[in-house]
Amino acid sequence: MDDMKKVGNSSCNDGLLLRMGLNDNKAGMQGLDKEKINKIIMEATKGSRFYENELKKDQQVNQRIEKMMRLKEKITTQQLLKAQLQVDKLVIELEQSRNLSNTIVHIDMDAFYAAVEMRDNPELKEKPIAVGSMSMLSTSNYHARRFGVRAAMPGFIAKKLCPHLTIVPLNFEKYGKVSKEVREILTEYDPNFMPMGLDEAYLNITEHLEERLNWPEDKRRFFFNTESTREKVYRLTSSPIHLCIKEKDDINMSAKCNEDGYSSSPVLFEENTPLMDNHPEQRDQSVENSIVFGTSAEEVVKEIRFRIEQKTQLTASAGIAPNTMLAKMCSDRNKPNGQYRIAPERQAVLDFLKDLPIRKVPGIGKVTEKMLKALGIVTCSELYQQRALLSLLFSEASWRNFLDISLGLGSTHLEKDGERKSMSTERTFSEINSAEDQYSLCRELCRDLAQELQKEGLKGKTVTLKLKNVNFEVKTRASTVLSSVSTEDEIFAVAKDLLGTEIDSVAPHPLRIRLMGVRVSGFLSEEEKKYQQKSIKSFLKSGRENGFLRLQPGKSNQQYFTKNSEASPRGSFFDKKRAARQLNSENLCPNETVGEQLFHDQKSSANFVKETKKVTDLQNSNLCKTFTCPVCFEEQSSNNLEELNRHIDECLNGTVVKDAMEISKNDNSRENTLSFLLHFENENVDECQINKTDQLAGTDQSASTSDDSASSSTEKFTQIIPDKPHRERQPSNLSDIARNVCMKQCLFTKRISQDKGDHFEKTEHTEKTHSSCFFEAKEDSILVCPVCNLQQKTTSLVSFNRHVDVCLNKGLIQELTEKKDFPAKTSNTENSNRVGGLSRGQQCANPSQGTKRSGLTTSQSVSKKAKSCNSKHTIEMFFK
DNA sequence: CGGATCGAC
DNA sequence: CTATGTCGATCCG
Repeated sequence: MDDMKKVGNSSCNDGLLLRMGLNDNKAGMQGLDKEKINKIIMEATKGSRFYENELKKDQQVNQRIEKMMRLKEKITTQQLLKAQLQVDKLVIELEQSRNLSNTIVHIDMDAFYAAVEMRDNPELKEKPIAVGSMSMLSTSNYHARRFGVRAAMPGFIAKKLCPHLTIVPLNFEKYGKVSKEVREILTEYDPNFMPMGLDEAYLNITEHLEERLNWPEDKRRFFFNTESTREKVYRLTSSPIHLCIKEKDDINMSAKCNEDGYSSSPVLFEENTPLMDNHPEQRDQSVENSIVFGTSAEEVVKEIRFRIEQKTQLTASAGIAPNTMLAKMCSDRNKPNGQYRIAPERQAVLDFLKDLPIRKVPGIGKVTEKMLKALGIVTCSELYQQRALLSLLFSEASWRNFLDISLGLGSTHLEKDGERKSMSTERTFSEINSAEDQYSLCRELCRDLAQELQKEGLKGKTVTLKLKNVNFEVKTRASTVLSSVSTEDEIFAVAKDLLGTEIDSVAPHPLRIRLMGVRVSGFLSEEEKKYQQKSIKSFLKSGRENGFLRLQPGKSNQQYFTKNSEASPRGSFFDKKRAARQLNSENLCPNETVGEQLFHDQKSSANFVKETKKVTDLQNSNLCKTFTCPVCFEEQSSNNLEELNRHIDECLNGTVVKDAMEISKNDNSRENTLSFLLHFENENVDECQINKTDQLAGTDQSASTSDDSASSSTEKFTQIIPDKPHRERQPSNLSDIARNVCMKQCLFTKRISQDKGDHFEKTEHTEKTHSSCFFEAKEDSILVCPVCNLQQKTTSLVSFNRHVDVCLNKGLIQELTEKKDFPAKTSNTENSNRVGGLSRGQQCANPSQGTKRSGLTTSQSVSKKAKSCNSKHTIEMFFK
């Protein structure tokens, strides 16, 4: 979509349009100048709750700026010089990695929704219109824009700016259809093109251009199709306009001169429009009614735009450049109905950027613009000049992004959309303040959301409630549960507690809200889904529906209370929550303290360098290539994950089912776990006692069930202790098994940390939805089984693990998965760290010009790499 | 992990 | 009267 939303800044072309509004002599169509626009907006806005909130937000931004300026004051010349050196090293690397070999196109439909509405209702053609409602506009046509009417503006204010404004309601079905028509064209030029919403798309036409070189003219010939268009074309082609084709700016200007901006496109015609002289049929028609496009990128894009217009009667603007960021900015250059190209040369790129306001850059919004402006940075060249300072003031992700921008680097390939990360629904309404209504609304939202989730077969573990009060203040409250939710009831069970907390928090006043939203995130990844299917469902069908459970070392017993208290009354929810929180914070896990050094080392400054090195080391080592099955303990030749999983599945099928049935036959850990559990049995949430009796509670111990919320925590915990010999029990339900494992693991880690801490390093790893813990033996360790406490003869970790395995009631469900060396959250570096950590940061390989859309931060990319590099013998206890 | 914020369409 | 809805990313605590 056009940059209509970039309101109120110097870059908009109101002035231009105003100067050129020659064609329209109707009264009231002249538009307004910027001053008037601002005045009217201010009058309509001033004093409103909305405005007050805007002021507040503005102040917050100002505070951020002040904070930044204070930080800037403290920077010494020394530091700055050092940073300069570091950054410039990186600049050299980035420069070397510059890739100009791709031809990326950005297509942007002009004022899309408005254009569609005008096309379908000729009465609107000459009028200023906007699409949306009295409370919010999605877009406006170019008439309306001259009055300051823009997207993201409420309709009632637009009406004040432009009393004649016609507001057309949204009709997404229609836009979707048109969008589909356009996409059908685009896909011919790049089957992997990337749509961005209904009206924009990126294409990589590099391959098309190569093929096209060999195409005969006929393949590049297109016909005008409609009667009306043909007339227009005749008119245009016989006018002098199409003769001045070479001066594209003039052409585009004349396009803009046309009030509606939807004239047929004179820019499409080359002065030497080739004709099909020797075509047998309809020769005379061909002369006037067809056009052949050349083989250059410009020609291709003209062809695309021509075809779009012929097919939909709508115009598009386009940008051509060596990467997506530049292409996007190019498409903005000559809109509406124009195109622009940056030649694939370094200098052309830099020239383009030279005086470009940073606000034009995708990703730089109002706030970033203001912050940078405070540093005297307005254009891209200034952005480059201040690179050293920026590296000291902003996060690594930010300043590296700034650097990419100022060098004109961007993604040179179009990445496939990753999997969806969240799904949400929200609604704005006139004030609702009764709790009853709020709950029923909440349920409604959950119902809608559940429906959508089920369409895509998704289940998520985190539910987020969003509230906006009548003062426009937004709050979000999230809760992560241990088993995924997807149904209305499941989601509502979580959301209603969150809502309850908020209602209580303002009691006895009513919660006065104007918006409520519910979001589900934390979906199972594809791999997890596969795992769940293959490894568990296949051989543990006896588990109750949803009886899966996983250990979450980082989670505390809080989970037991909050997550299982869905049906509990409000008051007690609160108490439990508070109690659990304290429990959580005070009951620090001994393992965490043991592993802390290592863990934090990895996380702290300069981690990027270390991790990158580690990754490459691992990649180069042979360790990557061997893999031992955790079930049969045989070395596997393949390190293809799929194959390995298949193998493990087979092994598991053969052995583990049996083992699982024999859980805790000789359970000598019971003694230790009993005292711990008793507290829970009595629901006696006494932190001190728990702390004393089991320091593990906060960490390796965590479980959930999807049992009916009716069953109390007490019941759940009592299940953990087998009250009968296992033989007599029901065919184990998975929850029971896992609880046992849970206990065992507590014991395991506890002893390690208490007695044999030297021999093990425990690394805790959390990657979004996925937690695990694994143990490594240091070389020359004496291995003592943490269960039977006996020293083991072997030094082989594999054998040792086997023993522990047996001790731990044999088997259970273990999976040796790829080792994940790095915690996912590695990126949080303090300012001070950032400055210090810079010392070697720049030596890392530039993670290349990956698509920004991939959304991976540098460190995430690293851990992704690490993930694919399967190495050392580690065991990950991994339960679902 | 949870919460707030930014930015895009 | 009347200031959206949905998503991903990032930063901070």
